[in-house]
Amino acid sequence: MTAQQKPEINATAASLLGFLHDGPLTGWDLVAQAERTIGPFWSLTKSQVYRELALMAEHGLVTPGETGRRDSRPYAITDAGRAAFAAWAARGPGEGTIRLPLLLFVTLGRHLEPGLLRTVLAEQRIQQAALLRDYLGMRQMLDELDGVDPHLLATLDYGITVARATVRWIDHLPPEVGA
Amino acid sequence: MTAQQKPEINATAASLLGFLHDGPLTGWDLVAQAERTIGPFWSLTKSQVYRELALMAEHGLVTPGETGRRDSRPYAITDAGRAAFAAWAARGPGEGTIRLPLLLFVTLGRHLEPGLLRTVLAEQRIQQAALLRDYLGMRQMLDELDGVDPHLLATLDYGITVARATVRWIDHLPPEVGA
DNA sequence: GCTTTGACCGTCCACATTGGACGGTCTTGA
DNA sequence: TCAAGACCGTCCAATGTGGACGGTCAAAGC
Repeated sequence: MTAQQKPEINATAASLLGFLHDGPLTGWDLVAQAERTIGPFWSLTKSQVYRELALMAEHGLVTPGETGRRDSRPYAITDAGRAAFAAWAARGPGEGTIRLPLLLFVTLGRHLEPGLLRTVLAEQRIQQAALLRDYLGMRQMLDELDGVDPHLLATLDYGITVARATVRWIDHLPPEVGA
Repeated sequence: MTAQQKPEINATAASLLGFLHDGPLTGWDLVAQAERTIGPFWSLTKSQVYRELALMAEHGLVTPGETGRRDSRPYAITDAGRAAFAAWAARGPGEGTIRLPLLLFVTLGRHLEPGLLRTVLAEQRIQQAALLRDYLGMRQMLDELDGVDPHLLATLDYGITVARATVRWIDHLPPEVGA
């Protein structure tokens, strides 16, 4: 028996396999699903999704179904796919990636035209507060529903926590920097 | 007079120009500088830095100095570079990018082997708490120094705020998800 | 009935970003 | 004197982003 190749899938592929556990989805659906559930904390772009789906199909981790309306092609997870997902999960989540131009602005504040940083921070405060309101509204709505996966609520709560922390951070900035 | 090309630099190039406002630096120095000042919130990798430096040199935004020890080549910002930086800053910070495998884990918790998510969260709690302690220690140290740029403290405070929020978030997770 | 709008669905490409392998130079201390 | 390790840069494969492009279908308005 030949040694079975374990393709060592990447996190993007793994996330797709994760979503496919609930049933076949098209690439388009997967993007939408990710957007709805983890939104800002795990971006999936079309290009990436279709590329990984094609690759995974080659490796037998997913199988394309029949083409439906508008060329839509649903992919279903296979047993090999489930195994690959479990293997990925067992390796644990790796380091994340964060790139916040806002923080870059703050750090380089010394070299910005006077007042610019102040303006930017004020705008950000508004944005973050609006985001927080959105999250809170969503939370309210989901609370009134039954059978909502607590994992989704936990993710949403992370968004709430961080948005709130960000607003507070801006509010407590010393006068030389912020207000 | 020919229309002067405004190269429309990207955020990575802009951050390099920002750091160069304080004087010439080598690519290596720039990576270290970014690591020290914005650390986790604005990653700069060697490949990216050397590539952008070469490009910016072509466009006259920076000028290489004389090669020193170990092939080190310091770059100095030019007037055109300062102008390009100011133009970038005037456009404001764009959207950030965040990709947190931990949140992916939480979101997909339903499909993980029982107990795995719990383990992962416990590990993360330890990590984040350690990170928080590091930040707090740094903050302490900087507070005892004179003439520390308040912008750097503000960035550090963001780290503290978020780390603290993350720890609290883990602590308040419902039993089905976390503890 | 006809058309227009816009949601749906995928392909493709240029560019940005990451991580690490590789090769070399100089300093320090065992 | 030599080994380890910090310093410095090049290069490449893999990954990720954003948007242009082209097509299909359903619904709403005329």
